[in-house]
Amino acid sequence: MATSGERRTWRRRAQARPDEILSAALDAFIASGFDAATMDDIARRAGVTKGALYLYFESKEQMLRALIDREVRPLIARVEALSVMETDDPAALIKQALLLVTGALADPRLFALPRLIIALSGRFPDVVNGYRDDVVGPARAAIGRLVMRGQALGQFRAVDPVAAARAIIGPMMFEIMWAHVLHGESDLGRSAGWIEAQVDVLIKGLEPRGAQS
Amino acid sequence: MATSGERRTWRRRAQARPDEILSAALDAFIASGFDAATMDDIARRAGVTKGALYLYFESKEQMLRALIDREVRPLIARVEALSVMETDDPAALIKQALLLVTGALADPRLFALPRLIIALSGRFPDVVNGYRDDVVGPARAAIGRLVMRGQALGQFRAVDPVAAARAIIGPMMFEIMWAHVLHGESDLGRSAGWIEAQVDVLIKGLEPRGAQS
Amino acid sequence: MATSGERRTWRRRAQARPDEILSAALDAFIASGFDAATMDDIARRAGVTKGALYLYFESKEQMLRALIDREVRPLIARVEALSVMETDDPAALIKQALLLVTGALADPRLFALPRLIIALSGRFPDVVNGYRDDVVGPARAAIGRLVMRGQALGQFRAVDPVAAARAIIGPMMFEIMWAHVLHGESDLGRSAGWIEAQVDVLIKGLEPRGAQS
Amino acid sequence: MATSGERRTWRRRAQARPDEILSAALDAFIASGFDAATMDDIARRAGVTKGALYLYFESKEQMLRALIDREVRPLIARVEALSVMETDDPAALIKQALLLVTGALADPRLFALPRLIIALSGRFPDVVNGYRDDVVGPARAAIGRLVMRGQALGQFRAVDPVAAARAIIGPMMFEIMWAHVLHGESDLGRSAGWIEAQVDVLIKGLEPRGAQS
DNA sequence: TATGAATGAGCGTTCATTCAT
DNA sequence: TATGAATGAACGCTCATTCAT
Repeated sequence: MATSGERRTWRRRAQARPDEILSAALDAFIASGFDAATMDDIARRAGVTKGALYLYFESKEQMLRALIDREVRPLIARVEALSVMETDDPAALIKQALLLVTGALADPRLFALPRLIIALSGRFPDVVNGYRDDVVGPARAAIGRLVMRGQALGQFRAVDPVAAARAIIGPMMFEIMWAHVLHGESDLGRSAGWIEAQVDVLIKGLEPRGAQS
Repeated sequence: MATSGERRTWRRRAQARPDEILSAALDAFIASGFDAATMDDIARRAGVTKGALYLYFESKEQMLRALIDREVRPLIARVEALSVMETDDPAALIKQALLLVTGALADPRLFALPRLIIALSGRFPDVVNGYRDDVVGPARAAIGRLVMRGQALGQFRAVDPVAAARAIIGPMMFEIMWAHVLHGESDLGRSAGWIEAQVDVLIKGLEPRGAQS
Repeated sequence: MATSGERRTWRRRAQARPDEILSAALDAFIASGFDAATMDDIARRAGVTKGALYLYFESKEQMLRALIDREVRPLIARVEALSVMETDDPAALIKQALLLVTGALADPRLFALPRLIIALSGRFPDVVNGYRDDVVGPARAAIGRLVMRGQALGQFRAVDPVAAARAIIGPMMFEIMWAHVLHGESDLGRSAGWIEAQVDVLIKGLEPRGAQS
Repeated sequence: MATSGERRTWRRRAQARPDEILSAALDAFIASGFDAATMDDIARRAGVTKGALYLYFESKEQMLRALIDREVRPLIARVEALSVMETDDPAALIKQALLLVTGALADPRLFALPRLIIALSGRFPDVVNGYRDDVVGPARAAIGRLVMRGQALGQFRAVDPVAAARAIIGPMMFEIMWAHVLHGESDLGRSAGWIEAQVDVLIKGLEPRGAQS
C-alpha cells in the first residue's frame, strides 16, 4: 500500500543517516574533543537516539575513523589529481595544490581532523597509521611528483623531491594550525594573505640559484 | 621522635609535593591525554592518594594550567636570554635558539605541552591565551630581536622581523610535531639532522640576495 | 508469478517458522542462558529478522514457555506409553524408561531444558509449576505405575510406589546433570556406563530381600 | 583528634563492607539470577552506592566467585574435618556428613550457589572448574575416605570408594534441588524426613550382603 | 598534611520491543 | 507475512570530587 514515493523517502532518510551522524560527531568532537564528546551529545545533534548511532557505527572510535575517511579523502584525491596532470608549469600546479589544501583547512570543520589526530596520537595507533598512510604519505608523494616534473623540465634544482615536499607543506600546515589554535576560529583571513606569499617564496626556493632575482 | 634531620627531609618532601604531582600529571597526560588521564593514575604516579591531590590543586584543569606554566617558562626564558645578548653574529644566536627549542621539544615530555594546547584549544580558551601571550609571543619577539640585530649589522635583508621569525619557527615546529605524531616517540633522530640543515637554509634565506652562493 | 509449487514451499516454510524459531531459541539459550541470549541472536539463528520473532511469540519469556512445551512433551509421552503397556516384566520396562530418559537427557539440547527450569525457578513460577504438573508429576506417576505392577506380580517389595520412583529417578538425573555441568558437553560416555549399572542396582533394590543374591 | 573508638567504628564498618556486599549480592542473585541481578540492586540492598561496590570487587563475576568461596568453603571444611576423624563407626560419620550438607543446603540462601553454578556452567568455565576442584572433588574425596575406613573395618563391601560416594551424594543433592525448584522455598520439611530415611538406606547399601536384614 | 571510603553523575554500549512500510 | 530502522530504558562500570578521620 505504500507508494514508491513514501518508500523512497524513508529509504533516503536511512541512507543519509550515517552521513548525518558523522556530521554531528564532527561537531561534537570540535566542541569537546574526542574523549569529552558524548554519544548522547552526538545523537542529539544528529536528531536520533543514542541507540541509533550503533545501527551505523560500532563504536565511538570507529566513528572517528569513518569521519577522517569521509572528510579527508576527497581533498587528498583532488591533490593527487593535480599531481598527475600534464603540465609544463609544475610550479603553478604546486601552488594550486597548496592553496587548495590550505584553503580547505582554513575551515575549522576540516582542520578539526588533523587536530584530533594530533591529540589522539599515541593512544589510537591505527588511527594515526591510517592517517599517515592514506593522507600524509600520498600528499607528500603528490607534491613530490610535481617537484620531479619541475626538475625534469630544468625549472627546479636537483633536491630530494619528497624532502622538498615536506619542506613546502610543513610551514603551511603549521601556520594554519597555529592560527586556528591561537586565534580561535575567527581571523584566519589575516594569515591567508601571508600564506599565499609564503607559498610563492617556498616554490621560488626550488628554482636554480641563478634564476633567483 | 623526629630528629630535626628527619623533619627537614619531611619538609623538603612536603614542599616538593606540588612539583612531584605536576610531574606525575605530565606523565599521565602524555600517556592518556587530558581527558582520559585519571586522578587516580596521577596520584599513583606521584606516590600519594587521590585525596592529597586536592590539597595542592583545585581540579584537574587547574593542574593542567599549573603544569603548562611550570614546563614552558624556563625554556622561553632561555630563548629570551639569548635574544638580548650582545653579539655581532646574530645568525649564530638564532641557530642556537632554534636548536635549543627544537632540541627541547624532541623530548616527548616537553612536546606534550604544545600537543595538549593544540588538543584542548577551543575548550579552555584562557589556557590558549596564556600560552599565546607568555610563550608564542615572547618567542617570536625574541627571534625578531635577533633578526633586527642582523639587519642593523647589514647581515640580513630588510624584512618584517616578526614575520621572519614566524617563517623560521613554523617549519621547525611542524616537522617536530609531525615526527612525534606519526612515528610515535621513536625515530626523532632521523628528523634531527634534517632539522639542523633546515635551520641553516632558513637563516641563509635572511641574507641579502647577493650574499647567497 | 509464483507457481503453485513455489507457493506450497513458501506455505510450508511459513508454517514451519514457529518451530524453526523455537529451535533457534533453544540453541541460543544453551549457548548463553536465558537472560544473556539476545533476540537478535535467536533471529539470526532462525534466519529471520528480529521483528519477525514477534509475529509468532509475544516475548522472550513466552518463547521459553513454548519451547519447554515442545521439547518435553514427546519424551514424557513415550514414558507414559511405556508405563501402560501390558507386561509381566515391569523391571525391564522401568529400565527401558529410565534409559530412554537418561539417554535423551545426555543430549545437551534436551538437557538444556531442565537446566533452564532450575536456573529460572523462583523468577517464573508458572514455568516451574507447568513443568511440575506436566513433566515431573507424570513421570513419577508412570514409573510408580510400573512399580505397582511389579508389586502386584510379587516381584517388588511393598513400598510407596511414587517414593520408589523418586528414589530411582533422582540419582540418575543428578548424575546426568552433574556430568553436563562439570565436564561440559564432552565425556558423558564415561557416565553412561555407570548409569546403566546404577539402574540395575536401583531396580534390584526393589526386589524382595530374599530374592537378592 | 579522633578517639581510637571512633576510628575503630569506621574501620570496622569498612572491614565489614565486603561481607555485607556479598550478602546483598547473594540476595540479588537469588531474586533475579546472575544476569538479571543489577549492580544497582545489589548496591541498594547493601546500603551503598553502585560505585562503592567496585571498591571491593572488580566485577560482577568476581563477586560471584567470592560469594561461592565464602558460602561454600566452611561447609566443605566441616565435611573434611569429619572425614579425618578417628572412628570405628564410619557409617555414623557418613550419615553426619550427609545430614550436615543436606541440612545446610535446605537453606535457600546456600542452595542458591549450586543453582547458580548449574545455570552458568558453560559460560563461566573457571567458575565451574573452581567449584569442581574446590567443592565437588573434596566432598567426594571426604566421603570416599569414610567409605574406605568402613571397608578397612570390614563393615562395608569392597566397592570403589569414590564411586560409592557419588552414589550416595547424588540422590541427596537431587532431591534437595528438586524440592527447592518445584516447591519454591517453602516445604522442604516434607523432604527432610524422606532424606534422613534415604541416607540410612544408602549407607546400608554399602554393608556386606549377608549383613542385611 | 594526608588518607581512603564514599558518592553521584555520567559514560559507552546493549537490547527487548515497536511500528511504518 | 516480514522487514529493519528506531526507541528508550537500562546496564556494568568509571571517575572527579568530597569529607570524616
